[in-house]
Amino acid sequence: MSTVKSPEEATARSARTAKQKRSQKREAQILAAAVKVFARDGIALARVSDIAKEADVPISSIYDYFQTKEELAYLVPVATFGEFFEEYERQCRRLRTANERLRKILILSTEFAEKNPDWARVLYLEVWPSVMVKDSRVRFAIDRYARMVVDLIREGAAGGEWPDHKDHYQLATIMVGAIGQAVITWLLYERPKSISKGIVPIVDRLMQLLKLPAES
Amino acid sequence: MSTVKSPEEATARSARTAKQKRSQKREAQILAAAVKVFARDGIALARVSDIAKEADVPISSIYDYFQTKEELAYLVPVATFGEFFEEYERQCRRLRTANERLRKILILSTEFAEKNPDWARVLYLEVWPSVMVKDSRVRFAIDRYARMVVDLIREGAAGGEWPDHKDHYQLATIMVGAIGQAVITWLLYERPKSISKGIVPIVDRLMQLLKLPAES
Amino acid sequence: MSTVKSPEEATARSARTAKQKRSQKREAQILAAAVKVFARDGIALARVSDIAKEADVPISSIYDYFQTKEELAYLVPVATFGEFFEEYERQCRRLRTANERLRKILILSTEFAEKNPDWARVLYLEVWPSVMVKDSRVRFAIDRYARMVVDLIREGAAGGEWPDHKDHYQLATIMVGAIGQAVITWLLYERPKSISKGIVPIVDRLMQLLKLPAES
Amino acid sequence: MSTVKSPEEATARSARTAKQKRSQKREAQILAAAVKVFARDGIALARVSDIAKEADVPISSIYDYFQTKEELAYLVPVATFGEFFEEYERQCRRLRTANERLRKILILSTEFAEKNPDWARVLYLEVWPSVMVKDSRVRFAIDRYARMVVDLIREGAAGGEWPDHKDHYQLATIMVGAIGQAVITWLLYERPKSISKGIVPIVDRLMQLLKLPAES
DNA sequence: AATGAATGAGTCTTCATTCAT
DNA sequence: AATGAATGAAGACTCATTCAT
Repeated sequence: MSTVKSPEEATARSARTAKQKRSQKREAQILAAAVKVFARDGIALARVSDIAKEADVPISSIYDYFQTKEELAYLVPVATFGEFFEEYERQCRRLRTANERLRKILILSTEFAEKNPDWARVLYLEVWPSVMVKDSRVRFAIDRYARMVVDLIREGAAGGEWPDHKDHYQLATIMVGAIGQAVITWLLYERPKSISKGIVPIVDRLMQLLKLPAES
Repeated sequence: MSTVKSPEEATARSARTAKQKRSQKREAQILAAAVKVFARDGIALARVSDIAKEADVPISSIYDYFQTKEELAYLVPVATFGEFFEEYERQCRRLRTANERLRKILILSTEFAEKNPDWARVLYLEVWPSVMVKDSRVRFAIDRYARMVVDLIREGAAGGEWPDHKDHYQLATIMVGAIGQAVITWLLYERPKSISKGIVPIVDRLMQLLKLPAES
Repeated sequence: MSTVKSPEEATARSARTAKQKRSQKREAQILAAAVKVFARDGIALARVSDIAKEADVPISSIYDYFQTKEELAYLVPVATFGEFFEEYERQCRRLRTANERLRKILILSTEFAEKNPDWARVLYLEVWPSVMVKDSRVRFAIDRYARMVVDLIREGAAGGEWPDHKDHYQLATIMVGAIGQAVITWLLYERPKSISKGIVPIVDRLMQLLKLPAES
Repeated sequence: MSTVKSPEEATARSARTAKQKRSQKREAQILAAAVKVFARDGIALARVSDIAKEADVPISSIYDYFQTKEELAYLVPVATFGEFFEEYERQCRRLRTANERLRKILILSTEFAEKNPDWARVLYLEVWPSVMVKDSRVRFAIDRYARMVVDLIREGAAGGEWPDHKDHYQLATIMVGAIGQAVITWLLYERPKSISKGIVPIVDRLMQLLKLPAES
């Protein structure tokens, strides 16, 4: 079989590739516009037509890439959550203790929110605390996050970094809740100015909590 | 001159009172139906007609008592929040220390959620973390709650029950956030079975946190 | 039969009379409010509730005096039209020639509009040129007005004040139309400042028209 | 380089044109239906759904072409007024004297009303004498019409066709009012059978009026 | 793949009118 | 006669989604 391509084939291929690239770009464009609009108006009140306007594509093109408005709403948090996990993995490599990693994941959460405020709005104010979380993909991402916190608490206990608290979930609830509340406060009241800086003393306290004796 | 009312007056009065009573009953009926429907469908997706059906009143009667669907949505949390504060005040009277009162407000929050799960859904999953909170009345109620926690932390410090942490807000954020997260988890995952019982160890830990030395 | 009334009877009678008076007052109140509101918002867009507010009576009281909103709308022009005719009759008595009377009726039309601008708005901008005029009572009043003009033209011709134009209706159309247009212009553009003064030269011209030879 | 279009371009062009044509047709369809319905029911009582039914398009399509029912109501008279002015310009070309042109515009007004009775109903019975006339586009058209009459009176005076009456507006008011009244009478009472024929003697008289000496 | 146009299902809200007292 | 409350019927408008090209 020849590997030599006829000119027509080559043209077709490159055209196809170009088209695909253009397609991917469009998809990203739409997704970006969706985050923005969802953050601004809330998912329920956001209009597909507004997303189209923001993305500068015709309305019907949105339906070439996404099935429904709801799907778009689900995908928005999932997509960026992926980046969050990647980033965490990367930064984790040089961290040895569970202590360090737990601090990292908590602080990185706020750094990520600060870098992607629109995404944060959608995630923390719309999706997370909503019935939408029922959608398995979103739930999976959020659960994964919570599980990582639980696992890190367990790891630290196993490694003797802190006492072995019976119910890891309790501490995880406090930690995840505190971070969430801090982000929400920042989103709604713009206080503190920088959430990722303001969070440090809170994280410090949470880490102290870990080191208290196991029994209440 | 006699203070005895003429029969006409008495009749008029009692008629008015009767009418008022009926009115108040209707208003309460609608409000109750609204909580239920909002909790089930979410505020944005809830239909006024469903609320009317649930309350067993004609749609237009809803508009005799509330301007718009949105107003109704705002009033739902505000109304029950009022009851929460009343209940707290009542139970507070025999509590002497800030420690006891702080525990009380945190645990009462979950007891209230448990007793009014629909209200809790609307408040924690719809209103609190949403743009809606911008409505001043809702915001006022939520802020009042947060302020009470902050004040109790301050009071305890002033009374020497725990060290004087510089920024009360940090601890308040952790506490309010932890309680919220616990309630949300309960609402969404139905775990633990009883939130007001499950919350106790978490509250214990939070109180421990207070007694740690002030510096981070 | 005794003409002496028992105290009870007298009281009842005077009470009834008082009530009737009050009733009449109310009816007039409502009618006055209706003119105002109809003039402001147009009949179709006017709300019964606004009329009630303007009249400072409860909505349902309006239905004690008038069957429907439409009836109210019909009665408004009819009522004041009655006053117009009375005034015209009174002022007519000392006028001897058809010429004088015709001038009088035309000018009085504008004086009346100027004194009752709300009524004029309703009559000229809402009722007269509308399908509503189909209502027999309104139509009767308007037709009576037009007929009076026709009759006066005929009278003048019979009395030799001007030539006998074959079709009186043509001249009447011009006259009634010109007056109407002048009033409408005044209502909409507030020009001239005083319609009853501004109308004089127009009436002069119209009277000239009468005196032209009958053939076109 | 050739000016011949590639097939794709040609196709695209013709497709677009076809679509545009269809759009224009729809818009005209809706407009025509609107005139009919507004004429029948009056603007305030007309239902968008009836217009849709009459035009045989879905309700929502109406909103693709017009913002609101009100806008539609405004556009109805404006659109046909455009045709009126065009027709007048066309017929005017061979007319030399102001006298002829003034006659033409007055008679054409009634001919137009006779040919478009629905439009006439909307214009003369709904829009012209109403508060709606406040909408600038409608007002502009009506004012343009009135101004043309004034200008023609002025022109004739300048050209010595008749005396120079000080206030052209007075004569214009009489003329415009008389024509309007005649049309309204025709619309409401169907008398005379043919308005454009019946108007001739009235116009004759109005032209006589012009030739009277200037002073009153 | 891209898009302008089309559409149907749906929902809030208004308001004239009636009724119980 | 007076009125606060109740209500049903109706209509404007929106918007996610589909389709023809």
